[in-house]
Amino acid sequence: MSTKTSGKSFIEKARRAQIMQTTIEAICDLGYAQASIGQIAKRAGVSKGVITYHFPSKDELMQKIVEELYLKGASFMSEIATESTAANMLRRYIETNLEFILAHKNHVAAVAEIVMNFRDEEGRLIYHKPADNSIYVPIIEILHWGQEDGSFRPILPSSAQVLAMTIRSAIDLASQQLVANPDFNIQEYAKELIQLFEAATGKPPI
Amino acid sequence: MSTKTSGKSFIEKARRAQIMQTTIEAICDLGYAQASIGQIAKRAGVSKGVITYHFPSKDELMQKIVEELYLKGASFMSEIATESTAANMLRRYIETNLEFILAHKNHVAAVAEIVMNFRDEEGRLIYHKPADNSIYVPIIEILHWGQEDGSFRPILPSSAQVLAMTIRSAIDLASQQLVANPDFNIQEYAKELIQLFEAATGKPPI
Amino acid sequence: MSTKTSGKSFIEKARRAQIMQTTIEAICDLGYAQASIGQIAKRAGVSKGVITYHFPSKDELMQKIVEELYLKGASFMSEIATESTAANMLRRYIETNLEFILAHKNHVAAVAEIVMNFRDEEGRLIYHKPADNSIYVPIIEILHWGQEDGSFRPILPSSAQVLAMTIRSAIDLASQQLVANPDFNIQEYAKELIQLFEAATGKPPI
Amino acid sequence: MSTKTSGKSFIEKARRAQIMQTTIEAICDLGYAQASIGQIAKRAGVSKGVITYHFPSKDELMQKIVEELYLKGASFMSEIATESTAANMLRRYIETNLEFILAHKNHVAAVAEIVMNFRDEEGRLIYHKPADNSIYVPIIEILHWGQEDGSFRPILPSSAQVLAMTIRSAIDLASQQLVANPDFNIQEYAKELIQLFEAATGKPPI
DNA sequence: GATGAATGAGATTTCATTCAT
DNA sequence: TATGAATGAAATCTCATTCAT
Repeated sequence: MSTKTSGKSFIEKARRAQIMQTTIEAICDLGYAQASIGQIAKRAGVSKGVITYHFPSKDELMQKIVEELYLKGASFMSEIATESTAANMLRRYIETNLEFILAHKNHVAAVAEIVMNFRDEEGRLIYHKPADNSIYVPIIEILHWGQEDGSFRPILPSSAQVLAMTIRSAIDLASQQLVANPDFNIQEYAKELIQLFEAATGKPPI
Repeated sequence: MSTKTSGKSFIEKARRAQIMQTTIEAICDLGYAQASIGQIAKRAGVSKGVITYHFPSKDELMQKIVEELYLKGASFMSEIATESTAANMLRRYIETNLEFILAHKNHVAAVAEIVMNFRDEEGRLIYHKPADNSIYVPIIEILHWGQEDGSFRPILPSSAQVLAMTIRSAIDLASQQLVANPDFNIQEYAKELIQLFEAATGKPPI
Repeated sequence: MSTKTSGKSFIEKARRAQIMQTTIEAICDLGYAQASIGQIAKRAGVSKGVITYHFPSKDELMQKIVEELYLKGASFMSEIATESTAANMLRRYIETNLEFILAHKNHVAAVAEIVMNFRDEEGRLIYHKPADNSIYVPIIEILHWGQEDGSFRPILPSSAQVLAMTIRSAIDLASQQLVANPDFNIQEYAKELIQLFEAATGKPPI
Repeated sequence: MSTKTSGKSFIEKARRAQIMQTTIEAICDLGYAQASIGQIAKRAGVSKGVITYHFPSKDELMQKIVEELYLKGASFMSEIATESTAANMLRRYIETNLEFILAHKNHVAAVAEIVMNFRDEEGRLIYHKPADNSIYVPIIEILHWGQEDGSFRPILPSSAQVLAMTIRSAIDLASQQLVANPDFNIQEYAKELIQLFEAATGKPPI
């Protein structure tokens, strides 16, 4: 019994993982709209029914892909909270984020596609909460800390918000470049980005 | 004669403009995928045939929307080339771009949707040229000029590339914010962005 | 008044003739199904409305094309009834028919297309009367006459019917060959056909 | 296992066969143009999707119908090559062809419709190779053989070509008659045709 | 667990036809 | 007379989903 159950469970998990991986690749290659169940099934070498069997609906498949990246991201990001100064912390934040993007480049790109295209019946974006500032909060906290520990030049709260947005969009750009341009050197990009935002936040030398 | 011609031309142009405008709004509201000919026709209060009559195919309709924004953009941007220093030039570049985004916020947002989703039969993005650096060239030129006129701190070519990418992505972010968040204050955003990149490019005072 | 009327009449006739001619060419090039009003209008360099104006419906346009060929055919064929013997008559019949096909090759081919494809709402062929033997009657009469004047070998009525069908289908084949194959030599074909059916009908020499 | 496989295969094959048969009948009743997927589905008592499921495109469905008739024809025709003289051979050729037409009368008629109407986007007939003489080759060979074995009167090569065309078009006519006219007696027609072409090819008795 | 088969909604597109000008 | 504009029906095709086996 238990063997059977865990056997099923294993197969189940393996199949789900395989389907999700294939879906991610299909989205990267074809975009969200053309990554149909049929395409995914063909690429996975299984019948369409398998997809529906493991994921009651296409929406749920997409949601799981987003969810899984968030889980990966959460554990990856938990490493960051260990630097001694805000300046080091910002550098670490940029580095870690770009490492994560590199480590999961297709998954990240696929989730970006999903987030930008997944809508409900009335056309509203499911994953887009315009008032949601939570993505920027960690950066803003670093910038705030830098005011206290003297790492950074004076930065007003309104400036901190825009700076956070700029940092985040520069990081997200790396994902797009990575999938679109095989020559893109993300390590170099990371180094330059760190320098750039050190210059942007740094105290002018006296 | 000329009245007839211009009259015909006028109706034709007016309808095309109306359809394009409705399409732009439909894309903003519903996203690229759900902005179907049927939806557009319903919103425009006409039959589906009208759309096909004025735009032989959906692809052509989309292309015209992209094209028109480029034309608008070209004339808008031609104003920029008049500043005395690279530092002023960069400020002007950011300001003008954000003004343009504000002035054509739906059009800009719709084109972003199209560019990210318009693919050929094999799934390749039509408007996405990964090796295309042309969008960054104007900024890189400003940064280069700033080396010559002494406006900016020393910036290596590799750094200039990344800086240009960062500036551009920060500008493009404004468009997303604008459509998603009615409270977004783009003037404030512009001011902050200018300050930020002045700090990032500025010579440290001695 | 009368000038005006005859002027209109003339223009009217000219336009109708032009439209019919263009339609005939469109059918030859594209086939019946793809010879749409739009295609015809484009080829004629006029608007679709012109077609509908002169021909209330597409069906009527097609009917007129068929009708006109019948009129042409009737006058062309009236020449035949002048030979002295049935054997000469048969030769004349074949010659004249093939001359007619050559003289109006596109029109004949277009009408063949129409006749084979023009159907009513229930799908019944309009121009196809299965029990209609009238196309074979003239040939049968020649064969019958040949019995009387001793031109031909003895041919039973049932044989005459099949012989007539064979002659007619060989003649009609020429039209298909003519439009499909630019190298087809219809004069040569006529000569051979005449020889062939002389052999088929001829009295064996004693 | 094997049951499962052959079972699946069987359903698939049965459905495809059913759809092809229904399509053949629809084409005979309604003609090529009006034999739409919708009509076929309605006649088969299934949804339109079923057709597309088993035949990815309408073109492919049509091609399969043509192909299948060629396969049937190839095996049917292989029987012919067994007569002792060219004269007997010609008789056999006519008989066998007309038997085949009778045995597959709707299929033959449908393929004739398809061949005459199936065009690519530019309007060119797909199945029409004007220079293709291969349909006439078997007959020409028989006629040539008849020169050697003395079965036939002297027939020049150019005459043989036209004779072959005439024989073939007389045979093909039977198919049209058969579907259009329920009273058409093809056995009688065969007998007459054989007599006719014996007269046309026969050596005059001395 | 897995598959093939089927469905029905919806998308794009073509087209004959109508109508105001 | 002629035209452009508009309509609505129908055609092909795609696709997520359901279901029996």
